[in-house]
Amino acid sequence: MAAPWVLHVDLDQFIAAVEVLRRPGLVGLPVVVGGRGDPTERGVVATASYAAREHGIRSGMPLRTAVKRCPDAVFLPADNPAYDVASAGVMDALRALPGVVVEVMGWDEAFLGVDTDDPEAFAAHVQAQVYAATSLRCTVGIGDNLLRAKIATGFGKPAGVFRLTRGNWFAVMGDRPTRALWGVGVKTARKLADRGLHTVADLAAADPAALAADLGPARGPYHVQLGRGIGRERVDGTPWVPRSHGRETTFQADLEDWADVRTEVAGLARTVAGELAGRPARRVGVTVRFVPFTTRTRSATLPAPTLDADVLAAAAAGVLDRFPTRRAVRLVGVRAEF
DNA sequence: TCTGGGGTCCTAGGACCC
DNA sequence: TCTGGGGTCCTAGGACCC
Repeated sequence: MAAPWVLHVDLDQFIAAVEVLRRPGLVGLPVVVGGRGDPTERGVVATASYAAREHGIRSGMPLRTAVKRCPDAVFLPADNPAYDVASAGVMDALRALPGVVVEVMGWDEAFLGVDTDDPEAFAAHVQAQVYAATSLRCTVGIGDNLLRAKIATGFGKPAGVFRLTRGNWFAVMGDRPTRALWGVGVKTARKLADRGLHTVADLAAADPAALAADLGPARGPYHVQLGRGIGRERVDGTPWVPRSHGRETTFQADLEDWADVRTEVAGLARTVAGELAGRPARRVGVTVRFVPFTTRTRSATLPAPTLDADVLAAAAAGVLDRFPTRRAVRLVGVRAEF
């Protein structure tokens, strides 16, 4: 009788791989995708090819830093519609697999729920089918829950397969820093370290009630579970219902004049209104990033849910008026909540 | 290293009501 | 006059992820 497994499928250097597919001359070269493709502009790296990573280029790094590390890299603008198409091809290939439940996690990753006696063989089949359909390589993590499958993927990169279960959790993860866990970022890792909790094994042995005082009533105990490798076991294939939709813009030159900030917010609100896709906005939020990098948000519940661009723009303008400062601005954003 | 853009969920305090 | 406890909504911010 086949056992239930969770597989985490993660495309290798997805965005760079999509770009290389349509420009075969770039195979093996350092390729950096991000922003408008101009490394003298404000922008960050979305994905770097493995050749670019050898020069120390990483996702999230400013393009201006990336070009210093590798002046010869090929810089390309992000082409989101192309990645949407490529991603849809991958997800279709996954859904075509027999007997699987697919939970999409983003452009380049998904969880699969499958009953099988040989998860490694199934993983190899997944890789072959994805490659046949899209010419893209992926890594597959195998786990007895989503958390372990997700973390397993990191050990299988690139193009490999790795299995992580309750059986080998502490052997593989116990001595690693808490930061290695999916859901522990720099801030939380620092807080945990302040409590003397440095490794995954430390966290697993911590007192949930004590951590609740530090991290919050839900987060504290949840993080102890993370340390133990415990997480959701059932892959959920129900279609995702978006909670919000927004747009934001970083300006190449800071906006000094508040009238320009107003104009930009109104324009973004209209753009967002045009992308509501029939889901009325119940709340609207405005983000302002002041120079040098201080970010503030304000939001308001609308008198009535709306799809109307004029109404949303007026509401966003009203929210913007509540910002107390009028310093130079480097980014504004507008978000609608449903 | 002068730090994008798209999201999600949690937390905490205050308002307000019963 | 002084005072309770619970529930829910709103809002700002924090943290994290891809």
